[in-house]
Amino acid sequence: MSRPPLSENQLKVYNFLVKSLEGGVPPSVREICQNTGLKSTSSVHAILNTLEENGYIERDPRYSRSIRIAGASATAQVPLIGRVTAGQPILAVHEIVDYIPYAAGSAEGLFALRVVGYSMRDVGIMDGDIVIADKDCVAHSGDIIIGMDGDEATVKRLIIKNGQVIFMPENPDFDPIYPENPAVLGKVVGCYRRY
Amino acid sequence: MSRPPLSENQLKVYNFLVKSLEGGVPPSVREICQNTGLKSTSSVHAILNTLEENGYIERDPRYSRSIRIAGASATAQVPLIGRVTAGQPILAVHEIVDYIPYAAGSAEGLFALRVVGYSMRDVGIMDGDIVIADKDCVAHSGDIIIGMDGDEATVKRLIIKNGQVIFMPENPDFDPIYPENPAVLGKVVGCYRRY
DNA sequence: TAAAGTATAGCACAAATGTTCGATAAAGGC
DNA sequence: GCCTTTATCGAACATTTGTGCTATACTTTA
Repeated sequence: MSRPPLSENQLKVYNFLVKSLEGGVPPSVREICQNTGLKSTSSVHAILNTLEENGYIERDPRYSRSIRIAGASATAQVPLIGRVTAGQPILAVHEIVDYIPYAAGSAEGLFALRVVGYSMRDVGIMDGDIVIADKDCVAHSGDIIIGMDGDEATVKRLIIKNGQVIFMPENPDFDPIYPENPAVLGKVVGCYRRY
Repeated sequence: MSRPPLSENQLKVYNFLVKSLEGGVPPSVREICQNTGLKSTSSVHAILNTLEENGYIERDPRYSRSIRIAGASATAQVPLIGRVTAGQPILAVHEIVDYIPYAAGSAEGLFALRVVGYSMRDVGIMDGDIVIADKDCVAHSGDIIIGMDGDEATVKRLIIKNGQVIFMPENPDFDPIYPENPAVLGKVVGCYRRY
């Protein structure tokens, strides 16, 4: 993406937009005026047009305050589930510990779990990581999934071989699991770690 | 957090708000009308007041469209830098390729880079992962950092031993780097992966 | 220096938006 | 039944907001 560089005032406006949108509410033209030192709404208006033409922002002329940073992906808040109870629906509201931001159009069907242990070390899923999974996504052999092993949720690679379901770890120190009643809670679509 | 349950229309409005805010722009009262079947702006207005009193949403009376979902963690949009040029400031706007959602109050000083190669495999940072770094954070020996090796940005563990700076990989297949002019762009604070 | 182009300011206006007021309908208690 | 409470509607109003117009200051070019 090669976009023309920004002038001083264009950059001021752009930076204020980024800061404002973090708060959740896009600013109005006059708020931009106050926060950038520009004294005329038409100045801001001209700058916004330039920013839009050059692909820095996106607007919807039908609505007011409808400014978005171009390329900024829509962010869904994915619920982090504290404890997975066998037999209970995953997305029980009272088990939601926190929300994890995730770049997706909608959080529908998505949930997050904290990983315990190093059984998936070799694909870069470490102890303490948070995995994001889609419960509505059909899992195929080879996908990384969240499965139920007894009454414990576990992250493994799903292998289906001759009709036999295997939860395969990605770490030679761990043994494959041959679940008796295999249940797949969701397909892992993302992994998230904080230092 | 024990909040009173929602009536049918209150839930309709709340669900539409959640859906709208994922798109980035809070809706106006009249947009809520159209999408919930409510026929009067004052009906919506009353429902919004109730939702706010009961702690479901937050509003700023000074601005229009300033509705936010209460409790949704503040999400910063961290710029993903396409190419790091030696000597240039990191956060040059025209090098921003994308934005990564990250749970933080502000994206100030934060930037994201795509990882190339497996030199940090053993700490779970894989090829294609996106690391999030803080350029204003003071890095100590032992931290994972983004350093400049010649004119290439690289993710490594920072080791300072007897005054000698070492960029240490976390993979026995790679050799430590002893940079001549060590430069640390930022301390890695997060890692993000999509499948 | 003069001309041309660009950025900004100042103002005006129509549309969008939040809010208020009174009227009507529905629900519940006596 | 009647009264009270609540929810919704319809319309009106003041403010906010986006946009267009012209004028002025500044920069660039010849």
